[in-house]
Order: sequence, then C-alpha cells, then structure tokens
Amino acid sequence: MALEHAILVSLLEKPGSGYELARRFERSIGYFWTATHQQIYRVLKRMEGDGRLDVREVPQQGRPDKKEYSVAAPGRAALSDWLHEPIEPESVRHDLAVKIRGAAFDDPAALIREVERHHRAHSDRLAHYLAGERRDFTGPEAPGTPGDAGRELQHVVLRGGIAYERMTIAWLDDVLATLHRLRAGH
Amino acid sequence: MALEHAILVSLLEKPGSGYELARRFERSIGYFWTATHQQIYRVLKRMEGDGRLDVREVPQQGRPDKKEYSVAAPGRAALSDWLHEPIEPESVRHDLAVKIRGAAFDDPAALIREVERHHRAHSDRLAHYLAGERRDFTGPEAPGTPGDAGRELQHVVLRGGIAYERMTIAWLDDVLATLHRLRAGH
DNA sequence: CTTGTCTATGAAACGAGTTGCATAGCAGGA
DNA sequence: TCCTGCTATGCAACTCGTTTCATAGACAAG
Repeated sequence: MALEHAILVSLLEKPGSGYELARRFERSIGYFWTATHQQIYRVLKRMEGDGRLDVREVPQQGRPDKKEYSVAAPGRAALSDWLHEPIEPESVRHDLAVKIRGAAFDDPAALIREVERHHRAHSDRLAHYLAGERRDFTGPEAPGTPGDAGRELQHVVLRGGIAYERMTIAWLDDVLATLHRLRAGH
Repeated sequence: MALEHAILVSLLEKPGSGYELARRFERSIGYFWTATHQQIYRVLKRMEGDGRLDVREVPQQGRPDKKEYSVAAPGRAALSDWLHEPIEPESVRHDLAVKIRGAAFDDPAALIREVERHHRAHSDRLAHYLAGERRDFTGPEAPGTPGDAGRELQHVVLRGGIAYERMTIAWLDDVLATLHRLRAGH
C-alpha cells in the first residue's frame, strides 16, 4: 500500500487538501506514482481515522472551504518504518509490449500509428520534465552547494524520469523501424 | 483488462495449461506483464465460459492431468479488436522513487543498502535478458532474413527490456552517488 | 439567467490483483 | 515411512484501483 506512503511524503513536503494532493499527483508525484482523487480522499479519511494525519478546516474566500491535512507523529513513524523495510523491485505492466507481440497475429502495419502516438506522448513528457528541471534545478543552488537534501533527492528522481523517457523514445524508434522493415519485407 | 490479451497472445504463440502459462509469466512474458497462477486460472475459466478459448483434457504419465487451452475464433477476434483500439501510455508506479523522496525526512544513508539491492536485482535481470538474446536471437536467422514476424517482434520487445534495465542501472548509480554525496556533506 | 468551468468533497459499484489455504498425484531421498 | 518438492488446479477473503455519479459554492461569458 504505497499510496499511503506517497501521500505521507507529499504532505511532509507541504501540507494540503485532498484536492491539492490530487493535482500534485497529476504533476510532479505523478511522474512516479498515479492516483485519482477518489482514491486519495478514501485513503486520507482512513489515515485520519488511524491518527496518522491531522486535519484543519480552512475557510477560504471565493471558493469552498477545504480540509488541510498534515502529518501527525504516528504518520511520520509509519513512513520511517516503511523506509527501513526492503521492498521488491517493481513488477512491470506494459500494455504496448503485449500489443507488439500480438501484432504477429494481426497486421503489424496497423500498430504503426499507435506506436507513433506513444512516441509523441513520451516526447511531450520529456519536454515537460526538462522544462521543470530548468525551472527548479538551475541557478543559485548550483552543484556543490550543500543545500537541503530534499532538493537533491527531488532532482535525482526527476533525472530518473528524464532517463526513462529518453530510453523509451529511443526504443519506440527501434520498434517503428522494425515495423517498417516487416511491412517492406511483407 | 490486458491480462486477458496477454494470455491470448501467449496461447497463440503456443497452446498450454494454466500452470504452463504461470511459468511463462515468470519468464519471458513476465518481462512486461506479471500475473500469479490464481489470476490466470480465474481468467482462463472466464474466457472458456465466454467461448474465447477451447480446452482439451490431456492425460499425462508421471504427473497429474492437465487442461490444455488454445485460442478459439472469438478469442482471436477479441484480440484483433483490442489491437486496433488505442490505449493510454502506461501510468507508472515506482515505489523506490517514493522512498528516495521520503529519505529527505529520514536518514538518507539508510537507503544506500536498499538501492544497492535493487541495483543487483536489475543487473541480474539484464544478464538474464542478454543470455536469452544470445540464445534465441543470434545464429542462422541473422538480420536481413525475412524470417517470421513473430520472432522479430519478440526480439524488439526483448531489446526494450534490455534498454530498460541498462537505463535503470545507470540511474541507480546516479542515485547512489547522490546519497553518498549527501552523507559526506552531512 | 443559463451554461460552463474551476474548486472542493464524497458515495457506490465494480473490476483487478494479492494472500492464504486446500487438494492431490507422483518422485526421490533420509 | 515420512518428508520434501514438483506438477497441477482451485476457493475464499481481502485490498487496491477505476468508473460513474452526485453535490455545492463562486465566477465569467454569452
């Protein structure tokens, strides 16, 4: 149940409401963990019940009130426990690879458009990550500065996202070349 | 529900029992889709009920009988439909990245062992993939041969796995360097 | 004044995935 | 003989994740 832990990390970085968390999961956290608002609200409620989170009703002007959650001591302890126990390297679920192998029993050429779509989506993500890196990780706090650990760790995770997108784009180029070769060789 | 489609692809490549499928999911298919035997048996039963699969009781000597499944015409049609409809680029779930960002609120040095463990696991997988590539994709059917499409497509998926592991290993090196730097900078 | 959009929260139902347990034949070794 | 291990199949209970729907205040455009 790592959603719980992802929420704890995000709320430690900055307290916020369920709605705000949902938007963070569309942005930075979403690069390595996805969640819908339904899931988030449900888990927040459970964690509040377990005493891992504190809630504060925040009245706002011009918009509905919100509930701002922050991490309570037991929540911090739970996160620490999780950080110290080993986890299994992630198991992969890659639909596109299933489709590629399935193309052997169908028209391989039909896959080309689909692969191109994925190629564009990953190129967009890469551009987005690189823009984020320029915005948040260049300038005064340049390399060598002791700075705060959080910033360094956020940066290394972002570099992972960038490496992933670059690798995926290169592989999709390989896939496209292969599909074109199969079509030509008929 | 891509497990269904992964099973269809696997059974088209070669008919087999639930048990055999479970083992394939630990091996080659497992590189891009994981499933336990429980899941597989449940889905096989449903697909048989829907008429997408044919079953054949196969008596064996020295071991229990097995049910050999193969793809029926409606199954093949269902796979073809799925291959022609667009899918979303996968959403990521990366526990280790959550831990890395969480390390900002704990002892970053404690993560080093964990990251090293993952590094070894990915190195092992890479070695395993490379051995499979040497075994199955070198020799007579060298590049240029028309060959069968299935073989080419299996190879390009395997190359994706290899690229993924190489990228991950390089990133984990980056993560380790970052953690060591944070510990030194204290 | 209606329609649409954004913030904000939530219920209900369903489908996918995990974990633990149960059964059973056969083989090989202590 | 008993224990372990491999092949082979399956149930039950549970948790996790997705989809659909509902509500409600504020604001802007038409």
